[in-house]
Amino acid sequence: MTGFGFTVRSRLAGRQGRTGVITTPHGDIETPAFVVVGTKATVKAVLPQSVAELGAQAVLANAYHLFLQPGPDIVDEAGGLGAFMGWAGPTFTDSGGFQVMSLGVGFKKVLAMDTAGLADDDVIAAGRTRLAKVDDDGVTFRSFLNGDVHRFTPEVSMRIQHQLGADVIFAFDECTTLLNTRRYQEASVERTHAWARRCLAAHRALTRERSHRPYQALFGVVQGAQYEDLRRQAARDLAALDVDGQRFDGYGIGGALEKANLGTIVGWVCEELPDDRPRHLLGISEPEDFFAAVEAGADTFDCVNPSRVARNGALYTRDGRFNVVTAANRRSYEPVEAGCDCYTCARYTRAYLHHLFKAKEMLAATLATIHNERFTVRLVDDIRAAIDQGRFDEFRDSFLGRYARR
RNA sequence: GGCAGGUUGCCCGAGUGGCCAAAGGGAGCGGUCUGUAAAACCGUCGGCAAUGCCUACGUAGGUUCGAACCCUACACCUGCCA
Repeated sequence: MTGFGFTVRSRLAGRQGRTGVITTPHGDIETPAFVVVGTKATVKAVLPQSVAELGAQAVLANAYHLFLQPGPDIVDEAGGLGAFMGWAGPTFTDSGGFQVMSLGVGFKKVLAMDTAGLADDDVIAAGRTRLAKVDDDGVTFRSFLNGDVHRFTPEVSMRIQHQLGADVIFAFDECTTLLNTRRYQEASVERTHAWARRCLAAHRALTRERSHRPYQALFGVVQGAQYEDLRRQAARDLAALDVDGQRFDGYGIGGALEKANLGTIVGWVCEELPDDRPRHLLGISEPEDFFAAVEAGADTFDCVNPSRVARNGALYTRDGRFNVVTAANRRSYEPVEAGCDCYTCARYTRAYLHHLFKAKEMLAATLATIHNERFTVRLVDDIRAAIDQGRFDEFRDSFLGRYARR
């Protein structure tokens, strides 16, 4: 009895999309679902109670960030991530694999969702301080907090994530970018696969060692950038991976995704992955991306975008995204989004949010984040309902038609 | 009343003869953000018929080829002494 499982409820005719339920020791997740990001064991600016009220089914934190601060031992002693942060529902942790890129070669637009300007790997890091350096055995990080040097390997990431105690944890992978060369992507996929095997082995041992703790599901991460052969091979290899009977409970799809081909890429991967395990698309949340990815077989998502953008004054509505900080909203005495059922829209006007942002009041971030997360969670909830009711295409067309109109 | 310092663009604040429509901040205006190094970052920021012209560094006048910068007077502000 693992306490973790996944069952498919309904399917999208002729395609790989489906709805279902993920079962975890801390509750169920109806899929497709958007998992709200709380990197440092907090959804920035928002109370856990509000996160629950806006409909979030799960929260995702980050192993690297929590390793640096406050340290996994403290989270462990506190009873695990959920107990520590006051979140009763399911939790996820990312492995630190994204930081291999964001603290290494990463720079603005590195996830660039188009292939324009493919560069050489050496060019990518030019002019930027690298805080992470990859080799075949692991990654050497320099802390952005105090400069301390830390070493992450698949085994280290697994141990940290076990101490953090999230219900779903991810294999330590190397996140690459569209700017890496094909040759680099090939080597990286191989490396990520070798790490996946080590993660499974470490996870197996840790699961036994810590059998008194709730079961943690391990997801392997499929890389391969924009290349069909690499993505399919990576997915196939992870699906087949078995270390002494230990297999992945689910799969993550990560790394460089061309926006225009996002659905296609997710489709390649999902065709190769086992149908009976959940698939999590890492770091994606734009409306058009949800539709494309769900249709192609993705079950869960997480993304910093709704909250980050909210803190910077941009709000999502069915009619597109807009910046409340703009002068046009100064006297706009209407809700952020007419008809929205979130806490913010039920009580406040655009003019008030505009004022809070202009005055640099903390409440601005709180109210804006609540709205954007609600918008995002509800959109995926609506997609799920549409699939269950057999009207996915209709819903997609009407939603995107209106969203992109402005 | 005496002595000293000060007055710069919406605000604060550099600049003490030409490279100054004037550093830097802030405000304003616009934009960006996809497994969070982000309550961050980028652009713009006197006017116009605009490879130039006009207006502008308290006010008025002067020196100079040339002044925000030097001189004179006046106005106001600040500190110290009476």
